[in-house]
Order: sequence, then structure tokens, then C-alpha cells
Amino acid sequence: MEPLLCWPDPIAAEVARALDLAGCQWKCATEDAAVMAGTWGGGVVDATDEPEKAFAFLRLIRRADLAVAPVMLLLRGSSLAELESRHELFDDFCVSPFHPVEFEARIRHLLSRGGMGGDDAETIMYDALVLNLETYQAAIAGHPLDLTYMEYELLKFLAQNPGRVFTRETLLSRVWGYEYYGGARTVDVHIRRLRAKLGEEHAGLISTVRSVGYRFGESRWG
Amino acid sequence: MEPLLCWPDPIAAEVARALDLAGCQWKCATEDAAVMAGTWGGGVVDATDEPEKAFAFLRLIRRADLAVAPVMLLLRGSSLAELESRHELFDDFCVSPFHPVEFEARIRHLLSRGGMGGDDAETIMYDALVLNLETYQAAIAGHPLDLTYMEYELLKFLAQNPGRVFTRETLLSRVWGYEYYGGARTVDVHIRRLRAKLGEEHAGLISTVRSVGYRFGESRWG
DNA sequence: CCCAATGTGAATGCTGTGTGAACTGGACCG
DNA sequence: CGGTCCAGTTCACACAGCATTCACATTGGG
Repeated sequence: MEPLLCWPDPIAAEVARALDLAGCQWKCATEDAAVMAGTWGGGVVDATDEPEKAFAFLRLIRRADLAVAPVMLLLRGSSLAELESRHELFDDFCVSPFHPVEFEARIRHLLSRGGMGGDDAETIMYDALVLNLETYQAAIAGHPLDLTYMEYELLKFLAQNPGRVFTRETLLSRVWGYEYYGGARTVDVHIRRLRAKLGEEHAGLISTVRSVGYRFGESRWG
Repeated sequence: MEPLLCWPDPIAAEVARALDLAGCQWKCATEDAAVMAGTWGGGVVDATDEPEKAFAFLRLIRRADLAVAPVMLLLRGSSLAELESRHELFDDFCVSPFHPVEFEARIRHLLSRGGMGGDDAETIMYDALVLNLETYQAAIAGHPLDLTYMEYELLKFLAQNPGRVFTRETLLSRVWGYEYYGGARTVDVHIRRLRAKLGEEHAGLISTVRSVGYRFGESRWG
């Protein structure tokens, strides 16, 4: 998904933090050239300190040839009256100082509705592997993998912690979700089936750590 | 302009006051009959005290034959997390207890943008499937489908979120609209009837995700 | 009262999953 | 160099659980 266009530069620390928490890509740009050059999935404009400049910026990015949307506006409660007759410049607003949870909820709501909403689906990516958490689908190097439920859960858990080694016992309790009696073979077999479905080319994504367990991806020490 | 549909009845005094100050016409209605009978310029639903009932009401008024829009939702900050995956039920929200000035600004903003950017499209299309939300009709590859009410609602909900997997429980609570005791078979059977009516050729539009639920449409990278 | 729509329980078929056992390959040791 | 042990891999199979299907009960409208 395209990043959100943020203003001013630098944007307030709490805004940056909230955007990060919401899992958004974002980037500050103030000059015309930089704005024109990029492609944007939306905008976040902070009018807390310099409302007039902020509105001018809104007019710029809403111009027909750019039409950045959707746009979130941040402003003080005392400036609310100034919104009248400017409704076409933004899609939602948040009163600052804002509550991070509310801000995140608004961002999500905004992004979930625009045309781009569908694409910010929650995904896990590692190399050529992509896991789409809401559609329960997985793909490697472009084409889809036909994983069973347990295989998917196992791969998801591993891919959420790349580079880390898990013992069979840990995997059993974290993925299968219950304390286990005896069958550590179960993990081996599922790993095997996963590797088979990943294909010879990518089977190496899951590596065996002898007498310890399994690891997804590369070790952080090389 | 048509009045705003308000819920619950009576609506909180401060909401009523704020709507009056904003110069809005409004009217409370809770029962199906009263809601169906009127024509509405939008909605204001207060989920402060009874969030579940409020969401149920939202589901009601967003149904195709009514399509109340735009809708403002009021809710406690502690309920913000529940908005996730319900974004299609409302157009803006306000955290209560709200500041009257902010509320009025939001109402104005919402109403000032009438159409809401085509989000209340009267048709849903996916591949050869077309759902006409106004006339309550469906067609596949040209010729019409004779769907029952529940079949239509189910198909509509699925088609609104293509590619996404829903558990039976989710479907029961989102489509049927109430918590369910026992019969998850109900969903299976309706899916089966839908597939039958879609015809062998298009039955694959609804796919089963074993031990998870059902999905409409295909993966985005499939 | 009839017909259509919807919900429920039971029978069936199939797929995913777990398990034991055989197989492989490397490390260690004499 | 060859034997043995150990851990991981692979294989085949049986069972449990799930989805599907059918047949029937129930509901509600005309």
C-alpha cells in the first residue's frame, strides 16, 4: 500500500508513533515537487500549530491532478469553527491533543472504506512468502499454497518470529495449544509437509537445529 | 431534508440538544416497522450504554432495502476496539462523552458530503455476479437468481468482503444478527443452497476453508 | 390451509491429522 | 575404516473430526 502523506515535516512525535502503531506507512513531504513526485494512499495533516498553512497545504493536495484521499486532519478544539465551508478539504478529523486509541480507530476506519481499503489486509511477509491473515491464504513467489489448517497455523507462528528457534515442545504448546503427551513426531511430520508444499526451492526457509528444534528464516547472526 | 434516524428511544438529552443546535431534523425509532416506514437522511446511533443492541440496530438500518446513510455512531472510548471489522456499519463516530462543538462539527461534515463518495453504491459486483441492493435482486452471468431473503443477505455479506474468511459464528452473528445456540449447521445448509442456485459453473465462488469457515471469491494473488 | 422459507438432527463421505515403524545420514569411538 | 548410536526424515495407515447432504419439523405469510 502507498504511504500516507504527512505534514508538517517533521510531524509531531505522537502522530508518528500512532501511525506506526496502526501499521501505516507514512512519509513527510512539504514541497510541491516532493508531493507531486510521490503516489499517496492518503494524507495526514496536522493543523495544530499553523492552521492557515495547513489549510493551504490541504488545498494543494486536494487539487484535481493529485486528489490525495482519504485525508485526516488534526486540529485544536478551538479551531473547529473554521471547518465550516472547508468540508471538501478532508475526510475525517481528530481533535488534538488526541487519544492514541481514537486516532488509530479513525485511521483504520478511513482506510477501510476508501478504494484502497482492501489492500491493507493484514499480512505477514518474509522473502517470497506472503501470509494473508484474513483470507487464510498463503503464497510463495507469486503462486498460492494450498495449506491445511494446522500447516497454516504452524507456518504463521514460525513466520511471526523469523530467525528464532523453537523446540518441539514450545511449538506444540503454542501452535497446538495444549500440553502434549508423547508425540513429538507430530511436529516433525508437519514440518515435513510444510517443506514439501513450499517446494524444493524454498524448503530451506525452515531449517533444522539439531537437538534443539526448528527455525524459520535466517539466523540473525548469519 | 429528511430527518435523522436516532436510536435509542429516547436518545440522550445532550445528543438531542446538539442535534437541535446543529439545526438538524431528527426522530427516534426503534421498532422495525417504524424504521421501515420512514425515509431517512441519515442516522445517529448511541452505543454508549448497550453496544450490542446498537450494533444490531446498525445492521438493521444498513440493510439493502433501507441503506440509511450517512450514519454517526456514538460510543465509549473503551469500545473503540470493537469497531474493527464493523467499518461498513457507520460513516463516522464520536467518542462519548463528547464535546458538543466536536459533535456538531462532525454532523455538519457528514451531512455536507451527501453521497459519501459512492460507498453506498446500489450494486455489488464480483465477476459475473451482480447484486442490486435497491431492487433486492441478484443475477449471475446475465440471468437472474431467485434467492430467498436469507440467501440474499448471506451472499451480500460475503460479496461485500470478497476474499475474506468468515467463521460460522461470525456469519451467524453478522448476517443472522443474533447470538446463536447450537446450530452451526444452519450456515452450512444455506451455503449449500446458495451454491446450488449459483449453478455448478459458479458454485466455486464460495469456497470452504476447512475448520475455519467460508470465503467468497478468490485470493488477490491467486 | 397451503406453500415457501428456514432451522435441525442424523447419515454419509472425505480429508486432515497423529502415530508407529522403517529409513537416512552424520558424529563419535575403538 | 567400520560399527553403533542418535536425531531427524520419510512413509503408510487408521481414526477423529469436519463438511456435506438429505429428510423432516417448524414457522409464517397469503
